[in-house]
Amino acid sequence: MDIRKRIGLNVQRIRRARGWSQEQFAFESGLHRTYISGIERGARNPTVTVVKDMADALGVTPAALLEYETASAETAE
Amino acid sequence: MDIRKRIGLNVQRIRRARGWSQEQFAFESGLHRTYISGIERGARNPTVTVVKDMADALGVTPAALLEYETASAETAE
DNA sequence: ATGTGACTAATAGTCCGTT
DNA sequence: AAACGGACTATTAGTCACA
Repeated sequence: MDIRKRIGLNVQRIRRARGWSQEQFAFESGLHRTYISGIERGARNPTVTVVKDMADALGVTPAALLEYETASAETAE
Repeated sequence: MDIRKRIGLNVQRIRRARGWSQEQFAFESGLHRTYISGIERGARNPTVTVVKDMADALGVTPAALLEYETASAETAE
């Protein structure tokens, strides 16, 4: 599991738990809508300041976005 | 506490716990010596893949490098 | 409401040094 | 052993038009 994909999954899971669309989350985090899209798909390799911005908007710690307990499947590493 | 400084402190603490110099750590992680220096000083804004590389070399999770429990002082946020 | 390719400005990351 | 600087290339940040 690539760390970019892991972050993408974590962001998407928490964003959906907030009931937000990517556009709403983009507004909350101050990032661009298409950039969020790229992150959730694991297509981007964000810097830690971007991780911090997203974590702040989602109300979680930056570390939480890097963790691997998606509760569900985490077979491959 | 800026997230870059937090990472720098975490990296430095764990690296020293391993008994490694910056040069040794640079070799182990495959990153450049001067770059490690900049990261530990909080002067750099690494990408998540670099965080992963450092975490792997140090034998910790990437999330561990972003956490704020340095056990000691963590007054300012 | 989201995925994607392409694009420019900024900066990540390397390599040469000196202190 | 480590901080720091300058210059350099590769890659990211951030945005857009469009599917």
